[in-house]
Amino acid sequence: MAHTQSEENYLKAIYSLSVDTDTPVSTNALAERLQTQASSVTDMVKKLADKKLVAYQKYQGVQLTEGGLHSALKVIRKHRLWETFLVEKLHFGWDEVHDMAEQLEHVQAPELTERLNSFLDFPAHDPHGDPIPDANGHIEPRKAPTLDHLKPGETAVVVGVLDSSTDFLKYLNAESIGLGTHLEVLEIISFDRSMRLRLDGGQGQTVSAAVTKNLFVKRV
Amino acid sequence: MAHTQSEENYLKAIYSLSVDTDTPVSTNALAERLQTQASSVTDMVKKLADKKLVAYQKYQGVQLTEGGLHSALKVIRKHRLWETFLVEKLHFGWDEVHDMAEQLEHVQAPELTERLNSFLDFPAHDPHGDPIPDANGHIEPRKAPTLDHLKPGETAVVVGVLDSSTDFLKYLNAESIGLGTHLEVLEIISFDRSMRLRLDGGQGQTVSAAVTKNLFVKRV
DNA sequence: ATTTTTATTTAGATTTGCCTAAATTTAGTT
DNA sequence: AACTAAATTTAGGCAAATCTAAATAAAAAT
Repeated sequence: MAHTQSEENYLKAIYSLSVDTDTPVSTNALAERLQTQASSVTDMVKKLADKKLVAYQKYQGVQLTEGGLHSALKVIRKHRLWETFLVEKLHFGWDEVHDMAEQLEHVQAPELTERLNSFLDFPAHDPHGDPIPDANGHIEPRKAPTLDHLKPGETAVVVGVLDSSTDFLKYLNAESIGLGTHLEVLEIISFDRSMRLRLDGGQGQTVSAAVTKNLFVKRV
Repeated sequence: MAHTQSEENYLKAIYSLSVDTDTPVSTNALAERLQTQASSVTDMVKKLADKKLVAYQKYQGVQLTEGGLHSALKVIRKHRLWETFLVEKLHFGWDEVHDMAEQLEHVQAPELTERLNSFLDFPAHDPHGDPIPDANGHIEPRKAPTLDHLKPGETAVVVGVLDSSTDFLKYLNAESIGLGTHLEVLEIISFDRSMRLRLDGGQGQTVSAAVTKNLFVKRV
């Protein structure tokens, strides 16, 4: 029933690479994500297939089974709860918590997870706006659009980030953009799809399309 | 500089088996403590010796070097801080936290340890009364006597347990004995060194010598 | 001072997770 | 349709941490 840390990392990676598209994940995509060799991926994927955690056909990529999905969501739940703990209780920045949560998520103690959840007051989202699966592995689908879908004149609040790499988060910190930041779309530059924004009622500033495509917003 | 979880477990075990006596730890004692085979211990001990974490002479047992001691105390610090977190913040019982802390102690993130320490208000002792080493690996030597050193008529407060096995802690729970419990020695039965005690001003009750030898107390 | 028992080490295997290099399959291109 | 390029798998190996069984050293007992 319990999986190794490595198995858990593969399950998580397969989940995040397929959650949007629902198509099989390629060996190379997994290797790239996990910073390992394709041959290592093949080995592990076979092992996961033996355990019925993934459906795997040679050369055809890999998909989570129901059991594998459930296991992946349990790890993701722990990861996001720990991130919430680190930010809310220990006052780390949202750009500092990923690697620590990556370790903490592998702790095997279901009661700990539930107590942590209660200690944190049953958070629905982690510090990056990602939904936290419940104890049964149910996860709220994300319905918020990304900023690039807004039109000039629309106003919205930042509710999440698609890319939660340290680099992007640090950039957002520097631009004073975070969850809850209020913004108004002033103009879209058609040449490169960059956007001029007014943030929290302040001065206008421009962000690239790479930014607008990675910010989830809620229209207000 | 960083060690594997297995290495850390060996260092901790060597520490706890030698802290009182300051004599070399035998291969069999380590095997017994770590629930493994003596041959596995020999292998690992050689590896630790190569890394200069222990002094090892074939057939002569093993002792921590200065570096090994420092590493061991860093792990013990984390273990005891996490136990404190689990009891103080998540309201686990002192008999429930060992296995969870055993996992959490291996998380590598010095800043996390320090933030946790601050979040917990810089505790000096863990939930079993064990002193928590500081960030430099300095640990306050335990000076409290065990209960079996008291004479009839003396009164004291429980400040720690020598044996912190789940079984012993559960027994103490059942007898309503915990850190801070006030007691008076009514009588020592010379036959088996068991003791009749008055606890927190209540009725008298008897505890065996196995108990009195495993409770640290402070005379009041 | 031998002998026996116990403790410890060595030798050889196993499992997990990874690697490199070579082979094979699929996909893309002429 | 054949061929090249890219992706994937296989084959063989390695390091960590463990094991069992056999050999050796130390300690205890006669």
